[in-house]
Amino acid sequence: MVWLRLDGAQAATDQLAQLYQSLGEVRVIVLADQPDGDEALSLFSAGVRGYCNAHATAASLRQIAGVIEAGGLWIGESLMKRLVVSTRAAISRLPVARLPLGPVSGEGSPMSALTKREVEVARAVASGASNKEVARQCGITERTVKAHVGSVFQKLKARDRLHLALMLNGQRPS
Amino acid sequence: MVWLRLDGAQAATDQLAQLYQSLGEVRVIVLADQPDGDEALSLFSAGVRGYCNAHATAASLRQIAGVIEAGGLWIGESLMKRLVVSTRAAISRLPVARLPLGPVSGEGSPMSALTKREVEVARAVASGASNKEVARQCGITERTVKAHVGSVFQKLKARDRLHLALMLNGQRPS
DNA sequence: ACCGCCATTGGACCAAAGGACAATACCGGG
DNA sequence: CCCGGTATTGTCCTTTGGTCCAATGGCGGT
Repeated sequence: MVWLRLDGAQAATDQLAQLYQSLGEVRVIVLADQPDGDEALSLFSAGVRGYCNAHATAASLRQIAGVIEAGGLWIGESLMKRLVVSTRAAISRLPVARLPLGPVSGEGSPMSALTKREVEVARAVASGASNKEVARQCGITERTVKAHVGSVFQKLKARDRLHLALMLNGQRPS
Repeated sequence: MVWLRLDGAQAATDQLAQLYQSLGEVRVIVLADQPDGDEALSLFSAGVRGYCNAHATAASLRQIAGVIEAGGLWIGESLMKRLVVSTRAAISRLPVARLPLGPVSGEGSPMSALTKREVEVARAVASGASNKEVARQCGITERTVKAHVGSVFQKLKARDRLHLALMLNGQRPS
């Protein structure tokens, strides 16, 4: 694991090339002050293994380090979306099987199934959109967005949009 | 990759044991409707490879699948914190070196360094705490929390607490 | 036809979040 | 000693976020 600081005056990719030359086999994770999709892309094609916000939590960094240690890449959610096209192939190559186990009796819980609209709204909110923005991109009133959001909160037992975001991103609010 | 539905009436661990018996070499990721740390722990000791919210984004799930494919575990931020004690050893075993590269000239950017207090507040906020809660757990006024939060927003160019959360968790808001 | 679920929207209302402008106090360095 | 950065708190005000009660229209199943 290497910690270094890029010289702002020189192209990052050049410095990386230089680094790879002098050190040979290294795995680089770039921590950016102001993450940018395009920068990330060029860095990845320059051989970088991970790219995330410079202010990420220690826990996040450990997690990232773990992933890269295991031979993976860490690209973050948004960039992930931009890369889906090129990676979908690799992902869909995974063998998938479905095993219904038991009569799906359990169910029990408080019926947490979200409707299509609710899922749509929930995802938007979880990615940082305001009610107004969600309203615009869904072509509905902000009032209606609130209705859906509220219903999502109930079903998922989230107390506010931030907790919802944490949940939908594979984490759990404290 | 296996998709199945646990029978609510039977202990999850029992069903897992059964599953492992019938399928042998499988990697299980549990998607919980209401994630719970203790449940997660018992599931992990039962051999589960991943544990996250059942409503996680498709992108998140792909990411998780990737990590597990690479031989890793996916435990999520909060549980991670609970496990730090037991995993710290493994993590600190990673070789670490520091290479100052260049005269740290760049710097340039708009001075993004957060103060200790700001980091403390930012982390709390990013984990889902309200201003009031942060105030309580820091022993300061809610007003002061707002001051710090505001300053963090400026330095990190986050437009609101949700975006801040997304940033601090290794992602990037859309 | 009636019922339940979904999507939609309205209005009112209250709490939380953020921004604007400003003040006080501590601390370390030139 | 004065200056700058940090920490703290204040008030005022605007914008968002969330909840409650209520209503309308569509759709599929009994």
